[in-house]
Amino acid sequence: MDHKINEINGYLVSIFNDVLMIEERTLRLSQFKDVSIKEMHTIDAIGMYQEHTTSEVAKKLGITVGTLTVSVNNLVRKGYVNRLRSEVDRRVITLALTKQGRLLYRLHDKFHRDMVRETIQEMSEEEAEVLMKGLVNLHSFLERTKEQIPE
Amino acid sequence: MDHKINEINGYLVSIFNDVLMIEERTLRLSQFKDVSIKEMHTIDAIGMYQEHTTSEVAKKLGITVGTLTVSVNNLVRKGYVNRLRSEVDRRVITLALTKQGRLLYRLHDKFHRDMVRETIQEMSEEEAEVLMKGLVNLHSFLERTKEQIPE
DNA sequence: GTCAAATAGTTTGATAGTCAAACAAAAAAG
DNA sequence: CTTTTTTGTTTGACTATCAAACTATTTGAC
Repeated sequence: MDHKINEINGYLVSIFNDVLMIEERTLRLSQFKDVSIKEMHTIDAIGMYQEHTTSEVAKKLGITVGTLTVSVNNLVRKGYVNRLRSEVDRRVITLALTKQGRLLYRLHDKFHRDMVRETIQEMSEEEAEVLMKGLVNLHSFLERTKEQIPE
Repeated sequence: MDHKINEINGYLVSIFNDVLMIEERTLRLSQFKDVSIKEMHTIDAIGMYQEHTTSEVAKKLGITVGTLTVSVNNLVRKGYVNRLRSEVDRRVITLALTKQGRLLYRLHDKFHRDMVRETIQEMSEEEAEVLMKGLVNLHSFLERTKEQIPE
């Protein structure tokens, strides 16, 4: 049992590191050299369709609004994000991707989808279900753990 | 099929973010407030038992030796790591955890082990195997992808 | 044996990412 | 109308990072 725990843990840690490293290198070699992996995740959190406010995106990313403001300053300068002041409540800023930003979003999304497709492609329907069950368990453990820890 | 890919991808992304956030908050609320998540990973890479050189640890973490030197300076100052100059080759530094460092290492390790134990606890032997298979597939996809991208 | 080249690690300058705290503008509450 | 709350921005301090210049030591060539 302990052996299995160590093995699964090792794979998780390794997968985690690999994904980050691959995303980072892929960006650096693409036409989007000027985007860091953190900025990529910000672009991902801003998303393609709905418009999200600064507070919403910061919460989604788990960073403070101040940190996001600084990052968005850079992403606006680089041409990936637009700031739009809400007409309804003029304190509120909604963030949206530019055409460039949407292009990058789709590239990143494709990497993620390919990764998962590759993972499950040789699995049967049942096996894919079990993998999903493992992920659901892990996710629910983490959500419960998160609740127990104050902000 | 596409629906399932999106669902698995969503869980993976969410799990990644949660693990990082929980590790970060847990540290901040523990007796080890002065350790960042990156420093925690450095402590993890230095490890409990064998002694590793600066170069080895930097490679394991995927950072430059210069970056590690700076980080180790802080960890030595904070009392988690010891530098030992090799008697065999006096250019070489081996890194080792202090008593405090080992205590923190075990705390972090416990979080990881609890996380995995919880994930598989209600699974049968076969289901745990399938989960493992999914992780192995994912890992092997990532290793192959990594090879295709130059440093 | 000496000197050049290679190796291991450190330092430094520049930049990004982060938070907390001080701040400004607008909306909501009284 | 003020006061309080909310939303976002700016700033100061610190960590994380790399590349490049640097120091100390070992290895290799002669």
